[in-house]
Amino acid sequence: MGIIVNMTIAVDLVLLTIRQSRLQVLLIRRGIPPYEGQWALPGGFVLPDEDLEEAARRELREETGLDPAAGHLEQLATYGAPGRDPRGRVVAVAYLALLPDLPIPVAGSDAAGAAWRPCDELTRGELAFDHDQILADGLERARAKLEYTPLATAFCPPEFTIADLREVYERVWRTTIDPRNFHRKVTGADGFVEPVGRSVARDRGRPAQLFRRGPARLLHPPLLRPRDGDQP
Amino acid sequence: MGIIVNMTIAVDLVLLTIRQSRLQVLLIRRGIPPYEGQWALPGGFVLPDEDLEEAARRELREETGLDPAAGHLEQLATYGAPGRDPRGRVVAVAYLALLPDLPIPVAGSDAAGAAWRPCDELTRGELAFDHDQILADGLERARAKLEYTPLATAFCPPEFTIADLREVYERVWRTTIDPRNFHRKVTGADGFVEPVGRSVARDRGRPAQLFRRGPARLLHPPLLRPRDGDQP
DNA sequence: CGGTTTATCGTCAGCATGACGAAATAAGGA
DNA sequence: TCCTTATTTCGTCATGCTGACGATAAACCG
Repeated sequence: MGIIVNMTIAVDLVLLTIRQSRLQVLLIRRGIPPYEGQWALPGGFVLPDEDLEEAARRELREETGLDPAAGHLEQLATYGAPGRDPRGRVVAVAYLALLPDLPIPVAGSDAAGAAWRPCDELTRGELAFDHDQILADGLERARAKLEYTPLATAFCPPEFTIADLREVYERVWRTTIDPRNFHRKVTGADGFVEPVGRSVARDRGRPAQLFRRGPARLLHPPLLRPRDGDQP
Repeated sequence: MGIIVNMTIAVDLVLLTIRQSRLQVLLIRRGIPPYEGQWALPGGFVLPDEDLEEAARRELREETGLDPAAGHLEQLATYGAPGRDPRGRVVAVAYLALLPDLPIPVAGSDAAGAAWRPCDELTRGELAFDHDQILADGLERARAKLEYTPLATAFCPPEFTIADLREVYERVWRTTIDPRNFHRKVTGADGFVEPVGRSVARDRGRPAQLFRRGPARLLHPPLLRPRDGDQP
């Protein structure tokens, strides 16, 4: 009953963005053992007087040079299986960030290298530690949150078109969405997006209206992703 | 960069059940400082070779004598603000459990006393540590999960009536639900409940069919709780 | 200018929802 | 026994949301 054990606390980050029309995750190549040379999620240890989210924001800045205010950051889950880190008992609090595709000075300080990798190109077992599982949990969280929150706008710059937003949904959900129905639902949902008033011309086609994110924190009604197979 | 700090890891439990037609949470009265004499969520420290969920299940057994298999247990969130525990840096991984109203031998081993308390009778600031916030987060998680998962059945015994299930929704959501529409939705949702084939007579009224939980893990379509006020 | 591409608006049938009527089936009391 | 009450369960109906898809608008390219 009186046993009190000290463990090491780390934060690991699942940083997602849409780049080149694909959902990508920021990975670093480990420069030191264990798992030297393998890809891993960025992360680091929590400082003595640091809150957990504060540590996550600091790591985000250190790894990407990006202000977390630009996107969205939330706690994902905590992983503490006894054998998950060969160096000892390390409990990792994972955070999930959804970021716009900004020119990020990706240059890991203590990492051999950092790179955006398309999520669907990663094979199971490719990541260090239990980071495969953490990434899978982060992806599922992101897919679910796009249904009933307006967080898809976190992937977009401050001003965006409905087509930009639709691409976010299509890439994260790995589906195609009817542009007309999507336009109707997004502009009809209270507080999801607000028209800026200006338009912007793209490569081809009719120019699109610009929008910014609205004040809503919950989508009503939600945008439900298509479910294919159901219960067995 | 090389600073590695050891911290203490605890699990805290938000144990919810429906008793006497009210949503109640299991609390313990602290027998030792800090917060001596105040109510707190049950919890304890993680053992050296123990997984986090394993620790949560062990604490659940120790505090309630209940087999966690009867209900539902899931990780809620992790709380690690530097000042949250006056004894030092303690990071708490909170778990949420939804339990049926069983005759529980509530007798905390190391606690001065344990009791089920109606959630709506607790005033802010009544709980020790940051347990007010943890409880609030647990309640919100439970309310949200009832919408799009069949987890309401975790509050029920293995065989239950549609009215039993409806009371779960009404107590957790603090609303009233039309019995006819609820019956239609629940029996219409794929894999939510399965008829047992028998009926049971209650105090008054027509006897009700018995059901058991179905194989579905997600509700389609979801049961959306009524939203009153929207965006400010 | 016609062809292509994309944005935006409409239409329509189908499904889910909320509000509510009504029948079925029990217990309890006059 | 018969009536009242309570509760379950089935139906009805108007409304709103959804998916499928037609049609128009507004840019570009040659």
